[in-house]
Amino acid sequence: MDISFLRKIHFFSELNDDELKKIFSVSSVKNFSKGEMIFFETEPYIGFYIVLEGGVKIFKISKDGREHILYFIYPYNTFGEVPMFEQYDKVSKEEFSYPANAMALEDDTKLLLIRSGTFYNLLEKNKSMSLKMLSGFAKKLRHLNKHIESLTQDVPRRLARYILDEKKQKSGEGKEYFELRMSKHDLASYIGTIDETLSRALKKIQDEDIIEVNGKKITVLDKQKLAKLAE
Amino acid sequence: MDISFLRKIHFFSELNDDELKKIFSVSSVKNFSKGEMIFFETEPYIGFYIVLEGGVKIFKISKDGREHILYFIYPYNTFGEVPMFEQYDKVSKEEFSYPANAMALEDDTKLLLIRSGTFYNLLEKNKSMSLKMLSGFAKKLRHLNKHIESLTQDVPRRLARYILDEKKQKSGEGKEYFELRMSKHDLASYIGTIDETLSRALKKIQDEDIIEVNGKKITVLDKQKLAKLAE
DNA sequence: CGTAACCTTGATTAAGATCAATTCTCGTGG
DNA sequence: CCACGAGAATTGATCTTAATCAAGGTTACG
Repeated sequence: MDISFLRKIHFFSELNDDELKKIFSVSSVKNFSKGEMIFFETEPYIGFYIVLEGGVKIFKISKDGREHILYFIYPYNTFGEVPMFEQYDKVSKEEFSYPANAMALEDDTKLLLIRSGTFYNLLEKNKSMSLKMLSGFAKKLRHLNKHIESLTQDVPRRLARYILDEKKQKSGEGKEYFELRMSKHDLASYIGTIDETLSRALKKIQDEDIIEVNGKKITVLDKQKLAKLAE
Repeated sequence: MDISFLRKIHFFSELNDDELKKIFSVSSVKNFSKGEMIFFETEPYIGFYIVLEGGVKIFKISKDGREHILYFIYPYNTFGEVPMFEQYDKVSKEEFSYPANAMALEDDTKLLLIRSGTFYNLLEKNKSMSLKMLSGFAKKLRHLNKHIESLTQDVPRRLARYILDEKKQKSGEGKEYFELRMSKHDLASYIGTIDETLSRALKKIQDEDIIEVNGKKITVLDKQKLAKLAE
């Protein structure tokens, strides 16, 4: 079996075939269907996941039952790594748990589970791997910083930022439009608002001929104006 | 000179005397007065800082001139490490810059500057250090996650959370009160609101006999109620 | 083609930002 | 030691944004 796809995962990129085989042999591939829970907050920690296909949302539920999405994770990215490293320097072997909930966004979402124990050994042996992980964490930190900054802006601005970011990521594919990878409900939750407000915000910037919305398809008509709106 | 205080810095804790000396010899101690800028966003990256005395705020300025505080940093904690690791796996040697602004909060704020070049060598040699750094990043990530979650709550709730967190950190000192380490303006900016709203929120929970405010001194009168307010 | 999930629209309400004064605090110089 | 003045904090009145409540409309899929 060809497992070289594992090299698409950032911090495995420099491992040799034997090391990849070893990782693959101790990790497990799991399939999830749309809406299926991968783990719950407070559930005991067993390891972190890598998305191979599909998508995942990471979210919290506040006591009044509201959902707040922290991240969307797509292929070759990881989630649930934080407790693994918090654990590392703890003297006491207290139980660690997942800090948030994770749910599959699509049918046939395929994940690789890397169990904590097996991963520590790898880290010990591959100096480059911890640097790669550091770089991954740095990216997440930068992303969260942006997100926090964004949450103090008003909704149309937050939305404009999101669209610009998505557009940037999908650019180079020669397309003038992109498809939302999640439901509008999930997008609303991610930008920190509710369905109705998102709907109105989308309508507003559509009425100003800045974007065109067609179901999940969003076409940017005027990038200048959009950038100005996002500031 | 005794430089064993460096071991209070989390990821230096397991280094031996020689290694500490080496770090100290290549890093520089800098003093800042209240309000003085340490670096500006977009300024070229030279390395990261460790707070030895005093305090620092990390913030962004939005185009309308509003300030948004992302973190407060106090002794033995680091800031500005993110670009160092983003750089690490970049092939092109493009210029890196600080992702936000940093300002000293107090007079005689003392910082240790660790330049990127010198630090890479250390990382190469000390496997344990990158694990420690990973653990530090993990803590920051968890902190930011909480902060994001918090920003979708209303102001009294955000404030209650902040006070509980501060109280927790200062507990064990036998005190029933604690002192705000920053101006109310900075606190307002940190919890994502403005001075007036913070003032009213403080008054509100004071009127409910949950806390007592006296300048920068905050006494928690009813921890139960406060926790309930924070959820 | 029917039903549930998803999305949009309208009317109303509530939270917090804005604008405009005061009041408080504290360091400095007379 | 007191008076002044600047920055910090508070208070009140008003306005804006977005959440809430309540229907409808659309879409996808069995």
